[in-house]
Formats: sequence, structure tokens, C-alpha cells
Amino acid sequence: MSRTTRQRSALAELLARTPEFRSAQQIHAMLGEEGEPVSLATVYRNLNALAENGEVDVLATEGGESRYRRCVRTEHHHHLVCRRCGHTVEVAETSVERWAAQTARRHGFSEVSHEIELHGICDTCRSGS
Amino acid sequence: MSRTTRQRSALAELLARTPEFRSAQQIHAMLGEEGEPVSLATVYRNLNALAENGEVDVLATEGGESRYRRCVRTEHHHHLVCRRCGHTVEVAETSVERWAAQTARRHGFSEVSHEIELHGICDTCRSGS
DNA sequence: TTGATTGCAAAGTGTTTGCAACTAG
DNA sequence: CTAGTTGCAAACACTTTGCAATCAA
Repeated sequence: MSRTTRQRSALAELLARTPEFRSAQQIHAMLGEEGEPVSLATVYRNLNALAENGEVDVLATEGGESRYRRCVRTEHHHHLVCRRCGHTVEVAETSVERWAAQTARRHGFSEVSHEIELHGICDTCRSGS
Repeated sequence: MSRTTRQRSALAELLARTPEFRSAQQIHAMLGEEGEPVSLATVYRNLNALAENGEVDVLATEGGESRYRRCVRTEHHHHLVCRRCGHTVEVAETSVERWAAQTARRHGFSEVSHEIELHGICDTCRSGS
């Protein structure tokens, strides 16, 4: 019921080494550049399947676009992104996780997940320009 | 530079008495049913203007659809959203703000802003199904 | 062989935009 | 009067789907 195709392997391989969220379109482009062309429709079909299976996380963006990332079950972390150059630092914090869980419980919510993104201007950009 | 039109008043009035997030399409339909027809384009244009002005909150949903609601709190706050029904609670927390600022500084970032969204299943939905 | 999977192009979303007509101030 | 607004329809961006060709098992 589930076959191993070139397209699927290429997608899985790309996701495996991409820690950040990427849109389906970005993934489609990246695969093409790497000489592993996969049609956009197939990218969508497989990402949706993976998402349903809980193997990738999906994030809705303001632009009405979905972004996908392999599910990192082990260590949860967040991103600190430079507005200007895109430089990204991964930060892990347990106090926030605890706050999120508590807040949710206090309001009667269960199965809580949270997305946090910090944006700023990094050191280099501030001195540089 | 900003005029008071029938359409704008109708929209403002509707938002004023609607506490939950609604999509632009829903708002468009509601206005029509109330005998205050406003074109979809105008609904979008005005909602975007209000959002830019900080008078309504915008929320991106999984379906790639934006939902709007009049801004209740004036202070900075975050959202706790039910994945299933969209029921939303606004939460304010200072500890997180502090954490964000500290973390950013520690990594040499300045002018930091942060976006946080909590997602879960609300009480009603859990008991319901 | 044969049913799952793919690519293509067409169709579907939700949202934005160009433009002529309209209207509040 | 006249610049801000509106409605319409066309344009957009992202995503899904029908279908015939392809390919893993």
C-alpha cells in the first residue's frame, strides 16, 4: 500500500536534513535544483500524507501558505531569526514550555502545542549597515 | 482621508458585536443576510486596513484562510486557539516577554519582537466528540 | 501483472487589484 | 467639486484533483 519511489526518497532525504520549516513550493524548487525533479502535485500529495501520519509538522503562515518540517520528536526548540539577513539561532527553553502547558490547562485546553518565533536584528547587521 | 461610508459602518457595527474570530467570507455573508450588502473586495480592503491599524486581530488558519476579530485587549497579548472549533482565548504573560528579551540579548540580537501561538483542543470539543 | 504513484493540466480555494462609477465632505 | 471608496470582474498564489501513463513489488 505504500511504495518506495525515487520522488519519495528524494523528499524524505531532503526533509531529513532540513531543520527549518519550508513551504511546499520551496521544497519543490530545492528538489529541482538538486537534480531530483518532483512535480509540485506530488510534493503536495506526499507532504499531506506525511502530515496525516504525524511525520511532519505543518504551520499555517500569514500569507495563506503552509510550511512543513520533519517532526523533531526529540528536542523541541524555537528560532531566533534576523529580520535583515535571515540568520537563525536555535534556542531551547524549558520555562516557556512549562508556561505554555500551564496556561493551556488553566483555560481547559488539552493536547497543546505551541509555536514561537523571535525576530530581531543580529549583531552583524546592526554594526554592518 | 478616511470617509464614513455605509459599508464601513455596517462592518464596524458587526465586528463590535462579534467576539469570535470570523473569516472575511463569513463576514461578507453575515452582512448580506442583515440587509447591509458589502462587496467581498470591500470587506477585504477594510479588514486589511483595520488590521494594519491594529484595530482587529488576524489569525491564519490551517485551511489557508485568515480570520478576523476586533481587538479586545490593547496591550500585547497572544492567542490560545482550539484546533477543532477555532475558539480563542487571549492570554497575556509577562514572563514570556521577559524570556524573549533576555534570550535575544544573549545572542546579540536587538529590536526583538516575538510571535507566540498556542494550539490545543478546548474543553467543549473534547467532551463533545 | 496490477494497483499504487506520478505528471500534467484543469479546476478550486481564498485574496488582491485595475478601473470606471459613485459619493462623502 | 474631487479625492477617497465601492463593485465588478479579472488576476493571483497556493493547493487539490481527474486521468492517462508509468513503475515498484
